[in-house]
Amino acid sequence: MEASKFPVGMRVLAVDDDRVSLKILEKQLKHCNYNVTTVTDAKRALDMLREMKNGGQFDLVISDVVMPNMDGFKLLELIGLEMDIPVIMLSANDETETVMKGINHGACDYMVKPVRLEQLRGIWTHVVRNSKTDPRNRMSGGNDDAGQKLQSGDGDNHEKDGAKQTSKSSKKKKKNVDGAEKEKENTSTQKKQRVQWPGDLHRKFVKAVNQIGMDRAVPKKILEVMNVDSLTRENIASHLQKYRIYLRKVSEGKIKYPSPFADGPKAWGCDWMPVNSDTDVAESSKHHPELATYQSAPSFVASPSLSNLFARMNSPSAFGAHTFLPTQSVQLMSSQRNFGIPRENTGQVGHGVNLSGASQSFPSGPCRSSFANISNGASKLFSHGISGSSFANISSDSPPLASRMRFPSPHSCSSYASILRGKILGASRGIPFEDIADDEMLAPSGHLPLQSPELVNLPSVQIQSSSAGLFNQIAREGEAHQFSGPSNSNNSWKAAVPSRFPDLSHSIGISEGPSQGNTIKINQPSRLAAFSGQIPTFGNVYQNQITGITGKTAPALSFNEQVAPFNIGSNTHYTAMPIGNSDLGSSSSTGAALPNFQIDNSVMPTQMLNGGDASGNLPEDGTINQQAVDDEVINSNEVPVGKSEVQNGASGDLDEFFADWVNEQDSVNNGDAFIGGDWDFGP
DNA sequence: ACGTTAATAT
DNA sequence: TATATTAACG
Repeated sequence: MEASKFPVGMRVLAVDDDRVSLKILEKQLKHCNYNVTTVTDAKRALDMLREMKNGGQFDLVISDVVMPNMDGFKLLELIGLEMDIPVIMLSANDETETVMKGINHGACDYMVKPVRLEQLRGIWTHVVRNSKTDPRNRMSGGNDDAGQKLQSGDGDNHEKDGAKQTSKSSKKKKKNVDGAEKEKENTSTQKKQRVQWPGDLHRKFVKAVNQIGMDRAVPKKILEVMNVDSLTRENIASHLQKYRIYLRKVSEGKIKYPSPFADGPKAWGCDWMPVNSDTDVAESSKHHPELATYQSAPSFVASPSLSNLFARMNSPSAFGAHTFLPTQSVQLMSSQRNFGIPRENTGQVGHGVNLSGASQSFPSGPCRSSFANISNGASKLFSHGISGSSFANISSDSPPLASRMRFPSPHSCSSYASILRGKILGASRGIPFEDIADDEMLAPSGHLPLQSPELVNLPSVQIQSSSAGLFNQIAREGEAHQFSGPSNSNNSWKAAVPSRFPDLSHSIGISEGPSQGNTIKINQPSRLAAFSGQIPTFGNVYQNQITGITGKTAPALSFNEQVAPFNIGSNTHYTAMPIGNSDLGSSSSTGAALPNFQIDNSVMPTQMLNGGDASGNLPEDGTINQQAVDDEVINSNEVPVGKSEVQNGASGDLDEFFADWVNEQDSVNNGDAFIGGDWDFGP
């Protein structure tokens, strides 16, 4: 294609499974003096586009919507994702909804069959319009465009557009009189790949910056030190810019502390530690031999994996994106209201690692290397609750590094577990984590089931509404007190608990609160909950433990929570980018397979027990022998599920699940709780 | 050419 | 909104 004759010879890829339509389209396009290539299969089309990506072989794609294998929308989506080629959708369907779908998916035009020649004459404007060098791209919003394009084929406008284009962009033109064509191709068919900065890459970056010294760290130098050839100086510069802003925010106190929840999966690599001193470990492991692992496996103590767990659970892709899905039950009984909530005078915190009898500390804050090269002032933010420094490479007048930190009160660290729980529950209702404010985690009625009742053929969840407020309070308070203390007993959180949370002093399982709900324990009253014992299992120990969490009978009360399936998958596959601290994490890498802690909803429907068919539908009449269900579970997994008591050794809250899970990993992986590499929630 | 910052895009 | 890319400037 010669630039001077544009749009003559513009290369168009026409996609339609109907050969006749395609032939007609081809003729029409050729009549417009375009250079036409035809394909009948969208996948083939995509392949061609990918092949040609670098050469910039096509200027525009016209695709039919209805096609076997891959429909036009999917093709459109993939093209939009990978390259920067304008796509025109073509369909016999002229319903506004379909048209809008096309436009919303990024089609630059939508043509209804049969297409008239005049319509095709103007399509070249999309190529011009699409050019990034075109200044108009920045001047006009996309909305009016869409409306305008719905009725395409208006020659006058296009003439004007073309004229404008040539008169503008003076600087570029001057530089590129001859190279104009090449540049145009590049911009129209080749999207610059966006560089991701997953945790390990970022840490590599930080490491490099530290090595060089923050004040002398400039992009080029960092690039050298990092020695990652896929990165450009510009990428580094960009990241450096972001990093500086981040550090500045921290030093100004605008970011209180790095939290996987606050920062999401892309957090700056923050790790969490379960113990604070060797003495504590030694002492506590007398009572809890399982904790010896923590002594001998410092890689766990500062393992990235646990924080990954938290961080990744925050990923919308892990949870939030899945709405209309079959549900399984999550039943909270009254004891579970003690999620991570310290109870007065027991010295026990509801975390999985229970160091009873010893002075305790729990994972609740950033450990070393969470920050690098941070300014002195920032450390003051952390003067509470951390004995050492959380900062690597901190400047001279800062306290020395400590690999462990101390939390003054054994009661100071409930927040993550409780928040995590709340978010899991919320997210499994289809609400992405980030959309769940901590104080509305278990909102009683605001956004109840997203699923339609028809789709919900599994037990529902029942949470005593009166406890929702308590959850909320705790979440809020827990977060606020994350780093509180040490302080005197009068104003410590511990001291504040009784008045704040009067319920907390109650014992597990005892009726409490305003209603008698807790004392009435029946299986779900709803017809939707006819199969209360029915918990899908997958022959997987983790899954069994999850059922321990989820399979309890709840007090019958006034509202239901329906929760999407929560499947802890096996280690067959994982998609992951390490987020953990590479220094600590990789040192223990053995190359062994990692557990894949994965939310895999797709497995659910086919794996249902007894009475579910392959698509997950339960029988219409809906009575299932509970004993049979139990037996089946017992037979296949040797684990009873679906009963109202504690199951499978996991006593039923998430913390204990985590702890058990860790222990399981210990034995599986030869004493190394978390091996290097990574794991992830999917899909 | 490089570093930086601001604007812009995703 | 967050984060990446690109333009622009010293």
